[in-house]
Amino acid sequence: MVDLENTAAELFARRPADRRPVARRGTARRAEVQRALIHSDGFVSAQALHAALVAAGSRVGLTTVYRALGALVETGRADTVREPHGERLYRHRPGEEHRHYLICRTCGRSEPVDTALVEDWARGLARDTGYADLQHTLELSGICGRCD
Amino acid sequence: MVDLENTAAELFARRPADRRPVARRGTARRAEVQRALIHSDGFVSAQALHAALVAAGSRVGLTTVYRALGALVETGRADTVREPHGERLYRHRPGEEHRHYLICRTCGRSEPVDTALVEDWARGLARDTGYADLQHTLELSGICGRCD
DNA sequence: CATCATTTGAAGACGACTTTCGTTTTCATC
DNA sequence: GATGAAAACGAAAGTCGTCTTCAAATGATG
Repeated sequence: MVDLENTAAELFARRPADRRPVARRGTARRAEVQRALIHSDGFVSAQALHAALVAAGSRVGLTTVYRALGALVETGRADTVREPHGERLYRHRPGEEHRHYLICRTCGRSEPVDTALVEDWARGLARDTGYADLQHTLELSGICGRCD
Repeated sequence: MVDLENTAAELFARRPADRRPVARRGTARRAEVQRALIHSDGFVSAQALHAALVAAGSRVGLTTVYRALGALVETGRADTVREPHGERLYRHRPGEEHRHYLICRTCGRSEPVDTALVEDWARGLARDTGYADLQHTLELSGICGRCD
């Protein structure tokens, strides 16, 4: 009745072709954004971070906050997750490893979770299914003990 | 330096307060959308589904596609995931259980994955951390054997 | 110091999704 | 079959997060 065979395939192919290089220079602005990210505990949105910076007297632009956060994610110094609403949240990553977090839906606090078991399981899955370059994102949320 | 303590908390609190009841009546439009969803294999976006329907001669509106898909998700007859870009993708769910899928990044094909082990692990995590009402989303993607 | 490349930020574009609101359809009840 | 209230419909407009554009500012390099 409806031809849908090709549509699904296209979904993962399209990318805005953003060829602009990122963060070649270490600048005061970027440092400022990174410091703010480190200072904030739990995941924050770009907008919230920007609002906080402005409220604290900075004159950084929202654009720059987006670019700085993007650069941090690209270089592995920040993690990002999607809030159910679709918004992206950022969090500074001290270490280098691939991590997952458990986020409190009430207070926003987050704590890293030991996902070794899941990682193993995913590796086994890649073997079993014959899928190559298997990536996964795992998002956990609940109501933490203090908020419950 | 920056006051961020409260911002994160707000992120999960805001909801548009959409109290409108969903899908009380079986209508031709909803059936049409559901049929299209069933017919398409792999995950599709609301927009792609709408485009396909229109291309096939239907005069269904995008609004209705969104509402119909929302209703299907709410009643458990469809699964939804977020594409990295932020778009929501839908897929018809034959059974009733909570499922996860492994999606091919090239062709969009998806296959259900047995996540019993992960489910158990998540339950254990809820116990260990003291978090209540623990929810999780797991998104798996790779390059399937046929595309590799 | 002159030149050239990169970064910045304001404004506006963009895209997915939702709301609004007047019209149409459904369906339980006559 | 006819009636009518509740629910669904869809076009248009609105919302909201994010990205792009471009002129101006800033920093590096000759």
